[in-house]
Amino acid sequence: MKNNVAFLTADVGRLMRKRFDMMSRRHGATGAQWRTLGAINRTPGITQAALASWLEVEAVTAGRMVDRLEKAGLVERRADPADRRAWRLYLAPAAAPLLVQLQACADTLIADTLSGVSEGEHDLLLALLNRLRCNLLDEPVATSPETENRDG
Amino acid sequence: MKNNVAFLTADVGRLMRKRFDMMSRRHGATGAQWRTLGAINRTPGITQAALASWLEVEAVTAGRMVDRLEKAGLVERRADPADRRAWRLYLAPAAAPLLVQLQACADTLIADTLSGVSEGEHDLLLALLNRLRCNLLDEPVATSPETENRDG
DNA sequence: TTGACTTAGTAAGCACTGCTATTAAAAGCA
DNA sequence: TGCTTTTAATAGCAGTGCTTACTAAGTCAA
Repeated sequence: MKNNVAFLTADVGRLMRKRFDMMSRRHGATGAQWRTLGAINRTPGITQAALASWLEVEAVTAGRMVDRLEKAGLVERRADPADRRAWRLYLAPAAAPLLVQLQACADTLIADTLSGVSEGEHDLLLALLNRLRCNLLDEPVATSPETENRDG
Repeated sequence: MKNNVAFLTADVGRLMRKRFDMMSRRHGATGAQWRTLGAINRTPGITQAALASWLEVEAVTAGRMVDRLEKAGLVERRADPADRRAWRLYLAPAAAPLLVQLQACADTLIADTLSGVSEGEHDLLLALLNRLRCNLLDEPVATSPETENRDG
């Protein structure tokens, strides 16, 4: 019952989220928020639709995440001069130091989680999870886990 | 950014949940509900606290899940004769056929997700995820992925 | 017996995610 | 130009999960 890949991935994902949120709470941000900030940091001026695509969530989800981040003063929405439907997203100044702190939380979390797992096992785990992810997205499997070619 | 174990497990877990819910919607149940029904089916008369422990979620989460399942006519709460604080949980008759249908959904989902993954890789993946789960729960690593010794 | 502690469960509120439906605007086509 | 389709974003509703705070009840020691 417990040992199928669906329950195990859901469990590990949930437990990592819980632990990250516990660690990062004093910084006032969650794991999903960190990930969103990272995506905007990576591509300043990204639209919500492209952000949703990069995060692989629905547009509604991305939009509401931006709502919360904007309310927290971490993200700015600026009108797109060429498309009056769209927003362009930029990090607010307060986001930069936060990103550094959250990265430290993430490093600690991942180290704790991977305790007792060899480097080879870690690589294999990432490769397998990446293949599952591609299967679920109906995408061709990326050639290596390091591949990062989805610019929204 | 995308290829760390935290994001990948969260993604795979979320995508599996989404796909399961899509498949099982016509049966009127979700993945988490199926898991809960399975736990009650496995241990009829379980209390909510034990259920939460077995599902490895908080008592609040388990309680609200039982709320929904009771409202849907799938689970019965019966008073515990020995402890007036506690409820004993039992499956309602309507749950039995549902469990069969949801198992079929899960089988399809897992087969789709593991497409292109060998049996050996699958076993390794389960073992690694199980180790990560134990790390996150601060538990000793179970001796094998088949271990199932948590009876709440 | 009484008081302190623990345990079972609920209530309120928030974060994240999804679905469906809707609005506004861009894009494509005749 | 005008019509249809597509796209960007939002609104409302619901499921899952957590924290904090609370009530009720069981347990255990003085």
